[in-house]
Amino acid sequence: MAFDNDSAPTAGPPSRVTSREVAAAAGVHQSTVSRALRGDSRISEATRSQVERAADQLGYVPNSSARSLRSKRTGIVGVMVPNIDNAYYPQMLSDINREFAAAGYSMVLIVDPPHRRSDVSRLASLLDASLDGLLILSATLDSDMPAVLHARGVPIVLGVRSVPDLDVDIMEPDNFSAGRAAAQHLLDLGHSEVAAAMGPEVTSTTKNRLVGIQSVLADLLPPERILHGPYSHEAGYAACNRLLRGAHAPTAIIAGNDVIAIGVMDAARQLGVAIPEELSIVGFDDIEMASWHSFRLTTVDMGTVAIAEQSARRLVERIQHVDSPKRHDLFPASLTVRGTTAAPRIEPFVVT
Amino acid sequence: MAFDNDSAPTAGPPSRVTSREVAAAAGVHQSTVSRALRGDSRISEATRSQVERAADQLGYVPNSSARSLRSKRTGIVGVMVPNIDNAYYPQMLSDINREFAAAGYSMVLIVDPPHRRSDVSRLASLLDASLDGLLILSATLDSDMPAVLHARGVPIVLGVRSVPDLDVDIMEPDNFSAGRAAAQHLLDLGHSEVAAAMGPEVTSTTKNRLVGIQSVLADLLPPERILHGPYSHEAGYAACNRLLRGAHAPTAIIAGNDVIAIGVMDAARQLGVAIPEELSIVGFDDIEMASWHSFRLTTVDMGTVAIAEQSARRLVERIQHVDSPKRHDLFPASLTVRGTTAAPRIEPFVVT
DNA sequence: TACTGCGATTGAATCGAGTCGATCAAGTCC
DNA sequence: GGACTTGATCGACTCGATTCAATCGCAGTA
Repeated sequence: MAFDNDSAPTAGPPSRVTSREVAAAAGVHQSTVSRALRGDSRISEATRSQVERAADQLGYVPNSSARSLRSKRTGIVGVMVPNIDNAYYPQMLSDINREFAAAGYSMVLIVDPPHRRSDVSRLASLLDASLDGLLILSATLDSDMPAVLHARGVPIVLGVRSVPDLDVDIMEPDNFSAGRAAAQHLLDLGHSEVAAAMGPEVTSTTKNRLVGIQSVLADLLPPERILHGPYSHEAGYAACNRLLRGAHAPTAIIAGNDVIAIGVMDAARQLGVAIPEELSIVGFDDIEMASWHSFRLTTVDMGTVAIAEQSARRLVERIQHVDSPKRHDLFPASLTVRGTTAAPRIEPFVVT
Repeated sequence: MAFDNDSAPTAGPPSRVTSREVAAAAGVHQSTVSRALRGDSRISEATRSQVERAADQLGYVPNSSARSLRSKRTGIVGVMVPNIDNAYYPQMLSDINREFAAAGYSMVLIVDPPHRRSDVSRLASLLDASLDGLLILSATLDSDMPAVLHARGVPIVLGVRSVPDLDVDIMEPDNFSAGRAAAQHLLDLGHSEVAAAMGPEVTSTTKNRLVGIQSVLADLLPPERILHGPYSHEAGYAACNRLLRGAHAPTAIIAGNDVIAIGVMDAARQLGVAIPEELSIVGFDDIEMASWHSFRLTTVDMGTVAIAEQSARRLVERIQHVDSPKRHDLFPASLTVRGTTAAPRIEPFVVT
């Protein structure tokens, strides 16, 4: 038949193939197809291979909506982040994505706008059973959404974040110790005029880092030299300008994270302030960029890679065992000294 | 009834509420609930409000799997990117996400591993009707996946990428003109020893930029001074080291994109080469970082923001009108001159 | 032969919302 | 007052895969 091309192998069938059609092709019942393809032990090897042959000859792919409706699992997890155009989250997302992909889950990105809080229309999309679980990396404390979702039975893991009185898994860095480490480093170098350009005040991350810092520096870091702002390059840039132009310019600035730190560095360079001779800078997170030669930033590694990977894995476990006891893990932080910190320059007139 | 707390308003119902239960509560039929909540004009205002009251009293949220099964739409789109830990894609994703969110779509991230090509197991997850459409930002030419998906009827938009002989929407930057612009800028400054540290050779982006560059520079850019590598900081760093240590050190380097350019810059600085006095550098994309004071990179703005926004919008349109004629849009590129380019230093012995 | 045991397969109900067609009540017209 | 339009709601079926319960067929046994 020269004109017989209705089974052309190149172009897949335009309309979707269902298990019923596969059944017809294989000469069995539709339910047998379902069982055969899912590896049910009751199906004989002979029919299984016959069904499989028919299935991939027709290019059969099980419809995920139908499957989800029946099985109550979608194979999709949500990952909630405050933003994605800064360097920090994309790097985490990369690791997280790898873990979820390996476990067979797809990942939907939920970027929460900082305004509007537990807005119902947004919640709806999280409550419609389309997500098997949710990994929350947002760091603001001012939302009751985790509680609402948790009450609805949505498996939740908090990464890089802590919410009191909520019975969910939490995997956070040891922000207190990290703050201490950064501060101690500056203290050891002999700094006595320190300032801080931190992240948003409502953040548990910021709070804990600050408590750690203050526990070491005490009076060396007076409240008026603690600035708050978003975790952005711009914020660091602005903060540095304010701090260096003030009456008592600090000899060291602790930045809320590496992105802020780089903003601080840029501002300092533009003002002609030598780093680290005239100004020491410490960041947090140790993002990739921090090690670039242009920055060589001294920073505190918060174990972010481990947190990313493990919180993703934990969510997968949590989905499978909803009721096992929740865990609260604290990841250790460690100082990485590079080129942006040094002893403060001794002013000429102080020397004999 | 002191112990009657089975309708506690704080804790939502643990098991999911269905439209049938809402119907029972409102004293109507399930189908009426469906119609009322979807705004069907045949339902009277009285019953509609009654149903709505019952619905949000019970905390009803329509099950998305059931809806998708029936309506054949999931409200989820896929966005395919080659990586996410470089700066370029996250920035695009941010804009893309905003557009999709505004249009009511959720976004799943598909990060394609550069190895394994049109691997069936991965395709399955794209063919199971769980995605309403796919936005492809991957730039490699060596995959037949777009064609396979397109044959299956999955709406596709290619952003930042071009595939010949495929009837889909394409929104790409004018790479040829961008290449010309970068090259012309260096030529105008008087450079005659130019090198290039480009992206992967198989990429349409790379190819077209290079053709544009060569159309201007011709012999001034000999083939042996054209290097290829991934779009990474590391690659730029390595390339620069190789180029500057070679016999004929170039006076200018064109980098495949800004991330590579920054790698080049870092290596040059480490070697003690002054920028732009001893080495000019041009990048592509004009990512945010390029304008930071530490870099002040001269680069070619590829209209990436516009591409991101418009390709997302286009996909939404395409999903709604599958058969309208496809469009191939070319976005203009424009040179942004900052601090990394200048006339080559005239060697002392050349001057009289 | 009749009957049990057991593996393999089929039937049919189900998940929850969407939708066509039928039904029913109220209002309109001659 | 009966035929007829209009508006509102209900019934039943559908989407496609999963799964419990029932059935079929064949080998083994008394």
